[in-house]
Amino acid sequence: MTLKPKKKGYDFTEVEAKIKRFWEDKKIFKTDLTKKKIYAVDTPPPTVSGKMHIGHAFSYAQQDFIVRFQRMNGGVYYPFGTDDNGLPTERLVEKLKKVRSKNMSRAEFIELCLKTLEEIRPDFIEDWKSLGISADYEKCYSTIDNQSRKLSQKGFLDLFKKGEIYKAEFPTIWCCECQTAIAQAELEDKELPGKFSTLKFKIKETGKELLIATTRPELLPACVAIFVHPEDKRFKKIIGKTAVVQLFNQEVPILADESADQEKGTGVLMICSYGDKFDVDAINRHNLEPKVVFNKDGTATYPGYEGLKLKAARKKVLEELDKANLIAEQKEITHTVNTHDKCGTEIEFLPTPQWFIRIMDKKKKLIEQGDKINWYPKYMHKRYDNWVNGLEWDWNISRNRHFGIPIPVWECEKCNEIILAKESELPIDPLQSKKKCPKCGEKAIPEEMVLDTWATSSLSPQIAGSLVDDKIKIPFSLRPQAHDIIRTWAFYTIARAYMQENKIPWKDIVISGNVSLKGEKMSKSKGNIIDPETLITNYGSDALRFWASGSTLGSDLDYQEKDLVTGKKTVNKLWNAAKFVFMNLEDYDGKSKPKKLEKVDQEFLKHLNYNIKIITESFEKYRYSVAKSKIERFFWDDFADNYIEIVKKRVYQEEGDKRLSAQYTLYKTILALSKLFAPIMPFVTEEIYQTYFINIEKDISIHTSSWPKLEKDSQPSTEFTPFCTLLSKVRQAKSNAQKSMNSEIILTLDKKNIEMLGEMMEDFNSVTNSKETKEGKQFRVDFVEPSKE
RNA sequence: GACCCCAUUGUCUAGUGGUUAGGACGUAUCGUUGACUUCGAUGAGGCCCAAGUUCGAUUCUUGGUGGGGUCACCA
Repeated sequence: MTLKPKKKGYDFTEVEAKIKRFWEDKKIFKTDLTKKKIYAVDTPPPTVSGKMHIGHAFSYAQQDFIVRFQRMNGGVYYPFGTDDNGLPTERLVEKLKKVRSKNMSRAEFIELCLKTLEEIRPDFIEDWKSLGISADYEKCYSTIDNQSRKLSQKGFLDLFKKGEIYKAEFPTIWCCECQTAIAQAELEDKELPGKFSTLKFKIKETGKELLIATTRPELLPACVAIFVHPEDKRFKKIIGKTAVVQLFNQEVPILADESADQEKGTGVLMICSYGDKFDVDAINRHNLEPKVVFNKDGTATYPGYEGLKLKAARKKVLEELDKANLIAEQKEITHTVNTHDKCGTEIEFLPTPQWFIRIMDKKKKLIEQGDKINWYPKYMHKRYDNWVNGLEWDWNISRNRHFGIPIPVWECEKCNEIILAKESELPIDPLQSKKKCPKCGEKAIPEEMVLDTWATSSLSPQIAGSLVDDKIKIPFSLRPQAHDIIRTWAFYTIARAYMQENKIPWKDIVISGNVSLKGEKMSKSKGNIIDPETLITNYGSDALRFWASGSTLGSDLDYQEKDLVTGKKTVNKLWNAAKFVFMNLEDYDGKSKPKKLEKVDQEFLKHLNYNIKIITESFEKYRYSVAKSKIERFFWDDFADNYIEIVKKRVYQEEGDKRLSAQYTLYKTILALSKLFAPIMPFVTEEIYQTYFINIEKDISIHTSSWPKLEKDSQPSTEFTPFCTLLSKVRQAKSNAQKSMNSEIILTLDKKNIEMLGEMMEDFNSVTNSKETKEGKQFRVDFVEPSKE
């Protein structure tokens, strides 16, 4: 018994590790701003926490296809950043360092964050490097580092000076759990069960009963008015009278207001401070005196209920109402409520002093700015417009939290003058620095609030540009991002660029989709998470990227393991094809051209050229999935299964120009193919380049080499496809006869086909192993009987 | 309730005003040729429904149905 020698195939684990090191050692992706055309990318900064997830892998791979393509067509600026000034970072650092941010000064905690980030970032970024994300990791920012704090604070001061930022106290969206104000964009719908109770009120003047339905009975003591519709016949006569909130013995006016819907509930609406944003509006319109009955932490302040949380108060109020026989009707319902997207807590409206950026007066301009940007896919533009049109509040940028970028102002204790930090002081923490009022000389109180994290990440292009001394300015070429943050990151970035520089932040925006599993969104709570690291270990980064390249722009992709298998096979096939080609090019110098190209070779090169054209156009339009499928088909079908088979024997057996013609074509094609595949499968293509091309081609890496050039004549080949169609007819005949593809035949072709083959007849006979080709009316394959035993 | 997206074989998907509607996995039948069994050949199998525009619709329009998303309502 002989042992089968184990064939050494393509070892992606070994190769990818080696190539990754090569790129780092040789600084292949180092920013080079001397190039004429620089394609600048406003890279999304991920939050440094835990590991890269599959959604990251998916969207960063897609960006990287674009970047690598652009790099081969000019120059790129592809920095990297991390977003670290929000709650997730605060929690992570608290956990890792076993501290409480609130027990430290803000400056100290930021210092600790920076130190901690320094420690964990290299490990975190490693996932991105392993995926082959070709960013310049030396051009790296964190949204909490000095430079970001400086730019963020400077942006604040600039807008303040322009009068676009104001501080005001009025009811704003508040999260009692996080104890901070939040922005409209941070709201999330949630279906929650609730009790829908119809309560008995009394009309003071007549003593009659008045029924009002509510889901928020705990706000009864905050009731400041009752609304009925002016046209409502049932209630016309009580307008102007007084209603009594019986449980709390409180009298409120009954007013006519069109916002009361006659159809809803009992047709009578109670206005509380504050149940929802309509209450806010109603109280303002009627100049009512609000009665706030809850603290910032969501505990009640009214007698008998002090210290009770909202929900407990609601329960107790209902019990008391029941005891007093004041509930007319009650049913269990499910209703949608607004919650805070970070913690899922139902939001409240509380009057607190907050900082706002004026955006409500700029809706039209912001829509116009959006129109100046190219959205890919186009329909994502609509989502932006819808969001802007639906805005109802100015952008609240202050957060009542400890960790974050400080708002760089002080307020005079006496005259309320706002004192701004000087630009030379930035970044600054007002809590660490004493100021006096320049007007009255009194002590100034530092602002304690911090900026919302979006107030900083909305400056990501400017921050990224500052890493190269502002040599790259907005508009950047591209913003790649996911669709769930159009209303935040995309919108805020457009708004800031407009307000601060009257520019658009980028020319193009490319929106990526999500990864789903069996049609469901992946999430930790569902436990259907796929870990990209495992995939890289089992299939390789090239395979993972190959999978990511298969989705249409903007649409979600359902994860299927088989796609990774296909990717892995493609990588292997490409490697083997290159190996095979070069086995036959040992005596070829990479330059020599035959005096005359064989017709098949000529047509095949034409076919290649046409494919390059289509593929290039697809990449330019960010249609990488189209590009991928074209490259794949060209490689697998046209090149591997057809062309190589066609010229095999010519290369083995012929000499001189006939052989040289095939060698020339093979070399040109495999080089072009490697380059075409390079954006999508950067590791195997680099390995091929370093193994076979490095001594002939002059570039140090395939990724810094130039994209395949187009011939002037880029028409599709009219002959190659018919050739292949005929070839497949012969194969079909062989298959039907259950013969091997190598079996000898005698071919009968009609006149048209014989003419079509023309000069290519010899190659056609070679690939079909036809001894003789006759002309006849009908296509026919006869087998030269093999002397089978 | 409003708006947006989607509907293609058993599964995941590409694409198109005229195509034998492409691929992957699965499946059936063969084969193995001096790169590759992570291989090759061949076959079976598909455009949600209805109306309209058109010489011609899977593709465009409208409506329906079903799925996904966003916003709003939430007395």
